[in-house]
Amino acid sequence: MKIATYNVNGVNGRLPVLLRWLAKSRPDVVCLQELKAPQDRFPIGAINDAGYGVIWHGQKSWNGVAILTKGSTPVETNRGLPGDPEDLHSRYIEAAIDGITLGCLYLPNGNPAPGPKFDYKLRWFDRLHKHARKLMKADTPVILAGDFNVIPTEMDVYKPASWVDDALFRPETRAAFEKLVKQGWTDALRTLFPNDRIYTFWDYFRNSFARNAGLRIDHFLLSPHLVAGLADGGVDREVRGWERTSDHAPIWIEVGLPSLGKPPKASKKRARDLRHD
DNA sequence: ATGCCTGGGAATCCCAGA
Repeated sequence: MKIATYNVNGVNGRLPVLLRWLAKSRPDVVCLQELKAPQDRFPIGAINDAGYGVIWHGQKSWNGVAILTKGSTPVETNRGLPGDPEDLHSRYIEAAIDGITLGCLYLPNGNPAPGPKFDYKLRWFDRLHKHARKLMKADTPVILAGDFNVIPTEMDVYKPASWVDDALFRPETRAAFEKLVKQGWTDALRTLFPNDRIYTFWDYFRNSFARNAGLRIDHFLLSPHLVAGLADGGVDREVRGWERTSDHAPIWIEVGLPSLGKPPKASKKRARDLRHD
């Protein structure tokens, strides 16, 4: 099963890019973030026409998350991250898909830090810790996928020194991510490619993509059930070079379902997708 | 220290993103 996650940065504004990528990549499951569309302005017709069922949680102007499944409709298990009824941001949606629980998340950016937005980010992280632990304890395979707005290590940023005070890279943020991972999650792309530079986001400013001045902030976290079946993964970098594109690139993994026996064989595509020169 | 760019929404500028 091929699972992708993509911060689309406006699902209506980027619809041509999204459809072009879906047609080319044909993932079985897709998590989207930053829909930037109210609930009633999600382009459900175009998504259905592309062959996908979908659940989504919209919001006027900002945020918004969706889960797409090819040839079926996801069974929703959560809408909104549990733990704070006052939090109205659309940043989490969860579904049961082929015996897997899939959480699609858009973690708050948190800038400027310190400040109230950074406090919100850390509080959101606390709630994610609690919910993730609960999911981990259930005996169901789990994938947490999305835009975490976390640069996990110095290896995940083109120039660490310029990001030390940023909410994506501050010690509190990295510690919160590490604390989450230590519950037993596997950072799928880093595990597949322990020594590679992997970036998933390039700023619109400063010609960042051409300079490969990127960040790795989109992630897949796998529960232990799924690690043995992790066969491949990559970043669809070319999408970031298209016209009127998002500042993120889609990322994907190929995982075997634990109940369906052997995972698919690793492909030779892997090295090509990650090469930067 | 700030803008560089971009989308959304309201109004032809502001907010937010990372």
